[in-house]
Amino acid sequence: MSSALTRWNLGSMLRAYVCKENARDLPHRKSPPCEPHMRNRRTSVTAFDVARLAEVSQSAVSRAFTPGAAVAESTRQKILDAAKKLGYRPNAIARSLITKRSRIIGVVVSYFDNQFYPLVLELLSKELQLRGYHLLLFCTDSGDADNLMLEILQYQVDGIVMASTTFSSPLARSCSEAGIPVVLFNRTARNSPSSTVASDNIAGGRLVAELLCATGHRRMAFIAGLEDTSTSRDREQGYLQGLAAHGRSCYARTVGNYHAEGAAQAALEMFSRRPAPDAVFVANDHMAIAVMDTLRQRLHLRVPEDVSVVGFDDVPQAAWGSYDLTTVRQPAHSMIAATVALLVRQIGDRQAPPESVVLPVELVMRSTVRAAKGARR
Amino acid sequence: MSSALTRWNLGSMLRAYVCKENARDLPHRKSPPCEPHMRNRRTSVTAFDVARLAEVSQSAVSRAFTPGAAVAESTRQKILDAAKKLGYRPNAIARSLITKRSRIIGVVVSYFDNQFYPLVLELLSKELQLRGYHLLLFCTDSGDADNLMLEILQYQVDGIVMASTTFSSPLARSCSEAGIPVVLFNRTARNSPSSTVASDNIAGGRLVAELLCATGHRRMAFIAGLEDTSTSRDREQGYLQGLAAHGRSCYARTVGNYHAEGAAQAALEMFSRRPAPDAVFVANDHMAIAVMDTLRQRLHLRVPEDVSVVGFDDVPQAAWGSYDLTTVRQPAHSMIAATVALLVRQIGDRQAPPESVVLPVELVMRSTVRAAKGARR
DNA sequence: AGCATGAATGCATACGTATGCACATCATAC
DNA sequence: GTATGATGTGCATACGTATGCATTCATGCT
Repeated sequence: MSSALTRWNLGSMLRAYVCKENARDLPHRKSPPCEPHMRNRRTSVTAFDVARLAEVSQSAVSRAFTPGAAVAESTRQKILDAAKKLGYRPNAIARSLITKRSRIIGVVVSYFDNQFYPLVLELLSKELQLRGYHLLLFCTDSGDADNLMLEILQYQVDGIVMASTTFSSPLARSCSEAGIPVVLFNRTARNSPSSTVASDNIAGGRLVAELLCATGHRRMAFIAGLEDTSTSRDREQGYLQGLAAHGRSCYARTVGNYHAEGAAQAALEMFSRRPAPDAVFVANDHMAIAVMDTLRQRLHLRVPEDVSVVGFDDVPQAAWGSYDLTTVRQPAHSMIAATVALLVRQIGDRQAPPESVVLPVELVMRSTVRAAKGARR
Repeated sequence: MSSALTRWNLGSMLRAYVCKENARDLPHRKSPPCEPHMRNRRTSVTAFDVARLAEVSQSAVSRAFTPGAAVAESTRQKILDAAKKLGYRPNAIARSLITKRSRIIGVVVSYFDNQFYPLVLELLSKELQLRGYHLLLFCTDSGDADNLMLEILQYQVDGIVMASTTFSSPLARSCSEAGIPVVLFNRTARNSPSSTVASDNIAGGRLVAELLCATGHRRMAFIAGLEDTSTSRDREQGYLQGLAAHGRSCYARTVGNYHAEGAAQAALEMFSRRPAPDAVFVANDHMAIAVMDTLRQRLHLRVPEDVSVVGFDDVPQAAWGSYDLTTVRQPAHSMIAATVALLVRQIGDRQAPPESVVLPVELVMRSTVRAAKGARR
């Protein structure tokens, strides 16, 4: 009989353990399989229970479930068998308390209307899962931002991804100061203590300008997203640069605030001007789609014959038959991969400096930009 | 001087506390504000630190942060001040360990292509947050289902929402057996030990049948989702019932498996038959949109002049100008409210029996069903 | 005055796991 | 045969909080 087992019969151990084990033994013995009141008993099988059955110590059980720990293969098997028999799974909460690693990543998003975010969330979830992390989700329409952050921090998350359009910077700073790695997703920020991951929005804007110039458009407009987001600003900046490089300037500009209704309104406003633009670059696909609907149905314009439309993101809907939107593709997969890689690195080494990753974009040619006229080019 | 404070000077306390406090004191005293290596020190301010500053015991601190606990308002303020000064926030992990309540709800979804799920997730997140719960997200394309469930259980979630089209039932059962409340979202299941929340899919199907009959359609078809989901089956069943009530039967049936490509294929297949259907009910909006695009662009049919289309869900895109899809609205808000209410009740009282909630649907008339011909009706 | 009552508070312990340390065992090399 | 690791194991403790219990004190009532 191993010393581990005798321990349960001796009287010389810590009182704590005695109490626990006694308390647990009684219901076990008394009530057979499944009386109704048993459901109240939060059925947690602990490492001690497994240890007793496998005739080893609790430490051994812990080690059997810790990859790379020192356990003989034979005992490991004995323990795993016992664990399976009892339906034991290590308690991640208790583990976190001691290791100070929760393996939870807090993710903040603001809205899902823009399909880019569900897409990102799905990829992020899978990527994190692959790396053994889990995703605690927070949705917010700004407002309670500070409060929210405190809630996140209470859960001792190992890291945070901010994929929210609003706030970000000030809050991100307070997190970084709390010593928790933060990645700002899909935005850039000067002097931020957090890492950022974004696509090359400026280059994307420039690509659009070049496309529109090359296809002989004359009155090129822009519909902005939220004015205080880096995405909208950068896309616009690149667009203006690109136009300037061809000796052109932006013919008209309105603001859609990254919302469908705002975009529809912005389109109406923009196209009340005469002569109307013959091309419009919209700061994201979500708005571009609303713009197309407005152009066609409210203004009875044809796309691309009367007006060309270009979006940004390449969300799934951009490829839908009714839109077939020419757009700039953000490399969602790479962006997520970079985000997780950054997080993991900073979690492993808190000295690691924040980093800003910018990933290349790609023009996706569909059918909302009219071909170059014979006359020009 | 309170006895709480003297405690730190006396030598008669548990060694554990002494060690902890000593270990923590040293770096505090030695290094001023912000040397780089300090970032390594996982800056967790504990209840003991606050207690010392406020000159009370750790218990008092705990109570100050526990609503409804017995603390004098004066000491509570003293503690909250000290806590703010130190930037203290209770450690939710440690709290969970002792209360056996993590206030975390595990949520399983399979895919976000169908915009109904992002929508649901957003509502669910907000509703849970309102009730003081948090959302641990798991995305899965079936496959690793069992493994996934084990991961969820490790985190001692207080409850689980399954909004995944695949698996569900068998896994849900194993959870219920583990004593954790489970709500199956958007599906029904006979003899399930879990609660379910769904809309009245059968009534919805019937409504569609009645609409199509009333508007004088003759060849009414159905495109199914995934064959093994209750949603698709129930919608079909209601539809058939409704048709039968008007002495009609289903003219054609294909399967789209709830995917856009599957739906497009199903439409092509269905409309190769002559005479072609003059109305098609598609098991959800996501597919209905793909069907509309296929009808219009591949088959050059007009909607609704040549063929009427009806969907199910009323996702945001159904209202987009290019589709303006007539559909059956699922009451997402009520469904979420019911889901959370069920969970909370079962968490509070584990004796509470599982319950099945079915919520009423509503026909949303838009423009993809042609009006009744003068001849009929 | 005397006693019962209730409110605040501190003490001790429990939650379930990981891990440093000491120890035991066993194989290898001398 | 002892010395030297290498390996496996158990013991004790720590993580940060919540809570039953005992204690103290102030208050109210008779």
